[in-house]
Amino acid sequence: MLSKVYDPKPVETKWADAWQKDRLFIPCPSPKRKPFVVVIPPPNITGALHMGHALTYTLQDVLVRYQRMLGREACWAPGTDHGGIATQNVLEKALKAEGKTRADLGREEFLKRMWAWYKECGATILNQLRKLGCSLDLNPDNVRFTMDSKRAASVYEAFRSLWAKGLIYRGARMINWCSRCGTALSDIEVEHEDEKSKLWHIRYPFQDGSGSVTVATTRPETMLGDTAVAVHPEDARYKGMSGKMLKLPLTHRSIPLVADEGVEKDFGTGAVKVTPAHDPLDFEIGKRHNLEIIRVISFEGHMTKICPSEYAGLSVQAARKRIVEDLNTAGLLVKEEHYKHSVSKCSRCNQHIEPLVSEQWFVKMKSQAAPAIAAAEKEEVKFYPPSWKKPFTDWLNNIQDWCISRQIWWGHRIPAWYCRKCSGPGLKFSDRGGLSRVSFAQGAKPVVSFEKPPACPDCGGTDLLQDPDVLDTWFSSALWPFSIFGWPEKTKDLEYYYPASVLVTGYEIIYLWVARMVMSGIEHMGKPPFSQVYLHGIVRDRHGKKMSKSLGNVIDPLAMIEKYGTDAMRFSLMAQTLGGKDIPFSEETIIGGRNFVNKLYNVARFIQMYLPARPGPLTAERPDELADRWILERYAAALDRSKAAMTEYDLPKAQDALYSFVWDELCDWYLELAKPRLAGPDKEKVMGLLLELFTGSLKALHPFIPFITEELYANLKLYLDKSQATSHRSQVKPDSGEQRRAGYLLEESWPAAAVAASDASALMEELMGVITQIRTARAQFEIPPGKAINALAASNDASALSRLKAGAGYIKLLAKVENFTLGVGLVKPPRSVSAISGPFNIYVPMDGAVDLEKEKGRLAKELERVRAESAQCLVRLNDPSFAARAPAAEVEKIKARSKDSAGRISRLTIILEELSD
RNA sequence: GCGCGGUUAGCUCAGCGGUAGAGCGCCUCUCUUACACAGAGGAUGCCACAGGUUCAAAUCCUGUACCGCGCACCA
Repeated sequence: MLSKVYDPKPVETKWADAWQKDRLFIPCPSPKRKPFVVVIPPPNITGALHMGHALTYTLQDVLVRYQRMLGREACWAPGTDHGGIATQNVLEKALKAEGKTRADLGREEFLKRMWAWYKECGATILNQLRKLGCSLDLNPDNVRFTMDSKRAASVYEAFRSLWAKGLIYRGARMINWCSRCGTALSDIEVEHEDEKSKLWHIRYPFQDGSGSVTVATTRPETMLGDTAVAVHPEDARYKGMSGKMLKLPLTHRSIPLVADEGVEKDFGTGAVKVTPAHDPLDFEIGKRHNLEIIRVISFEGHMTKICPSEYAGLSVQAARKRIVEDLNTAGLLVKEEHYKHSVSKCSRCNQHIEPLVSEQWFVKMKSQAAPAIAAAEKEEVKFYPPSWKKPFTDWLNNIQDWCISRQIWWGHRIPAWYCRKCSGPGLKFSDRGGLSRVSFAQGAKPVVSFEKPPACPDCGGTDLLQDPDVLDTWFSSALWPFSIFGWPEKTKDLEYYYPASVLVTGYEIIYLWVARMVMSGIEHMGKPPFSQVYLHGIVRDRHGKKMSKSLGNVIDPLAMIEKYGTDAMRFSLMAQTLGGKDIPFSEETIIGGRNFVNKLYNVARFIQMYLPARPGPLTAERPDELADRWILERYAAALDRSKAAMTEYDLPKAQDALYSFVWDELCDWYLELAKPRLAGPDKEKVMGLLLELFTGSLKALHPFIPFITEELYANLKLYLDKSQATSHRSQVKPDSGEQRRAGYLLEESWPAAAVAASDASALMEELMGVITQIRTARAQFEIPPGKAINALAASNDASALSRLKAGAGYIKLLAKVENFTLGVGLVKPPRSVSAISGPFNIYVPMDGAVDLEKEKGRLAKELERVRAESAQCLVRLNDPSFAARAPAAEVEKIKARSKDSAGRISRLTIILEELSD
């Protein structure tokens, strides 16, 4: 006998290995079948998978397995992402622990270590995906990496093509600089956070001694780089002053007062200091007024040498403190106010971002955004939930050029080369404090080439240097939907599988990734990379807080798998991914999943008890009792509901329909009714139906909980008629010589059941109501479940009574009734408990005396309930406008309910009166 | 500042126009040979607030409050 409790671990390991070994997930293009393609969001190789990965990959696996069972050629190609800054930070952290920096190692050695890390971490991640049950073929020949040679070719081609079209350029612009990561960032990699700070009011005196102008700033240290003070041209307070010179405090420079529309009259003093090198707005003002750009903050986050010597070299924080003190001493600090404002932080390391002017590579986005917006508007790319369409198009409508160069080492190096000779002495690479920057002579033009060009096309010089920067990691991610199929090579896969069916990912990367894929798909492939985008939420802790190490609320999916099994975790994740909302997750929700998996295991155990020793198909003849007809109807309904929910990406609903069918109907009712029949003449027919329904449920549940279903099916399928096992692929995919196990559940068809409507449900529900009433009476008077009782049912409705008579067997069985008497006008026996169900009065005689007060209380409460119901009906029926305006069916329904409750009231009243006598 | 969500049982959430639901937790009874990771039964809700639309509102509309989350160059 098998253990009573299911142990998932050996089972899950066994099947995960078998699926991989038999290479069941390797897609094979076939003109006969429509592909179903899911583009995997490649996990960054930054470490182990977290709960968010578990969610997104489970979701995708459910869709892929489901579509595979519907007969589509499912393609879900695995891969990992090099993850740029995030991954480089992992290694830098490790180096720091060794007391080293990346500069100590040098670029070449550092990259060697990064590749070693990729090998280790990449393998770990793939193994974790296998444990998650993902139906990905993880054989090395099928796994992609954003930095492998094929993807490098894709990246180069995309760069070359954009460059050739003039969509890539290099120039000095205001960018976001993270001095901790040592690199520029794009706008979306910057997060904004409210921070308490101060607003300092500083007086700038006029050079001619005619008073002063007071400016307000949150960043006093940048004043050393001020090259103007700006006011609004129509600000009366500063009328006629524009063009006058001001003395810049703490320096020996003087700067002009300029008038600019960009200044907000009503803010602060109406005068703003202008630091073109360190503020985006100031940069714009500077351009309009041709102001000098003085960079006073270095890439390392220190005050530069241009600053007066007492400040040069100080950190930004130290300089701020010192400057405020000095201004105060000089009597130029007018006031200090408490102030809350939003500051920019690096999304990778949470350090303050320094806006500064720097030469970087950019992609022009406006022209690429336009067709992407159109695709969303026309729903060629459709969002689930649809509410994401607006944020998507809004962002694209306001898109800025994309800064794609990063001053790190890990990534695709920018394929641009510079001729030393042509560029002149201005071309030089510098390496300061671990940062590589390059500066160029005016007009130096790079040559775009994947490999080092043999000679400079202009002067024939052979001393060419490659740009030291690498591309933003999202540059390669943006190409993923087609680079995974080998683009720019025109492969068969690319032709068959592009565009994908659906992209599933978290909403937090809708701009970072989704929008860019849509744009580059249209740009390079001529059409959007997928037609549907399913955006899910973020896994949070049970109270909705983001999981973070510092809060200590992180749940490790691998630990949960270890403890409860993958199926249990998948089940509980899928139960909660509704409507793209964030998912509150806690360990206890997994227990629900585990319990269900255990339930299935025990149903199988039950069935196996009655299975003949020698495997072989059971009879296909169906039993035809009420319960049989009823359960078939319920089964068909559950499959329908589940299927309908799947097409709407409502996975919780799809899963729940099957869950409640199995637990609440198949187990709680049908199985119990089947028990005695399994010892009778109907045995084989009942077993046949039970097996059909249960294996069908396993099939339908397989996408959600692949392991337990595969396991149980493997044991039961030997008893199934061959017509019930229908694989899509066995015939399309001939054995490649190797011995391959056949008959996997995952290759079966998703079940179908067509059942004609009948009265079975209504009849069954009537019986269930009576059974529940008797059970309730038993429970209220604490009759032990094992103890048999007698019961009587009385009614004036003869046809109802005959229905009940037909179902008496079920009542006796499920309510544990020994003698069940029924008839018209039966008299309530002394010392009995009463109940009402539909048209029936039910009496349950007790052994001893009945606690009259308890019984009266119980019935009085029921009476009160029915009276309320009746009153509610009457209110509506007495309202003439209800009859006039409500649909006829509704009026009929209420009339029937009213009549029914009136009858119950009188019957209850009589019973209560008799009790009081 | 603009935008988007949320507010329903102790907790986490479904329901989105016709008698308030699930899971977990709680209480009672049962270890009855599928399952105590179970079975049977039970308690628990002014469905955030205020107006409106409707024969009928948790459900639609309009406001308000509180809580989240995006986007945004007001120094």
